[in-house]
Amino acid sequence: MCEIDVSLICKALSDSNRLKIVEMLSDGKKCGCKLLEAFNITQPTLSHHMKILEESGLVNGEKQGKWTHYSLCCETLKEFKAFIASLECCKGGGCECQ
Amino acid sequence: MCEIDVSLICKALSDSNRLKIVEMLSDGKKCGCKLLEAFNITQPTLSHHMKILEESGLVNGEKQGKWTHYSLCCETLKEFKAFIASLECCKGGGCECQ
DNA sequence: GAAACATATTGACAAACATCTATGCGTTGC
DNA sequence: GCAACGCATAGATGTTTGTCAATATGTTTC
Repeated sequence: MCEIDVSLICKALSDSNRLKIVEMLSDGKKCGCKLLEAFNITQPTLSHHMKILEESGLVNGEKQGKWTHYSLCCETLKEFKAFIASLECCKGGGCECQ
Repeated sequence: MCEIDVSLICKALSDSNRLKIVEMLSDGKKCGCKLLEAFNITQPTLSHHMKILEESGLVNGEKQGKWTHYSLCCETLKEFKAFIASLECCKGGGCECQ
């Protein structure tokens, strides 16, 4: 089981650079240097962002020699998706959306 | 159309008080004073949080006499849900989830 | 082992943030 | 009209955050 912290995940996604990183990882596993190319930030800054993403549980980093390959964590993502999907707007009526 | 800013919405949800507010609103429209009862914060602090939630587009506030009734914005929520749901972890393989 | 490379850590700093107290403003009810 | 109520605004303050330069650590290759 995974015990996600939704507000911590949202905090991780609240920075536009980190959100873009997650979108890139959604397209497939990537190493740090590949990610770095896509941004106008220094390597330590990227490293800082990756740490925050990992601490939220949303991203996994696995070391392979020189490289670290980052990917989205299935378990966390699944539970996070479920939480967001569970939010409703129409409960209790007074809502124009069908 | 609604043009959501995902990172802004995530920032709004990155505070645990605001996340709880959204969960409460998911259960139905509520006025500010009702929300205030559920927290250990002052009224100006709640007002500050509601402003951030409204500015993210996730929450609508409608004034009715003395009260302001808050509810989740269907349009924004719908698009936000769609974005989160679109994230994938298994693309490109190397993933143990199913 | 030395050089090159990928990543992490440290320390610093300005900007943003969560919170409070004090106060203002519109609405309701006597 | 006046008091009570619901909410917003202003200003202050301590904390957190995003970023950088400098440096360290570990790996690969010659």
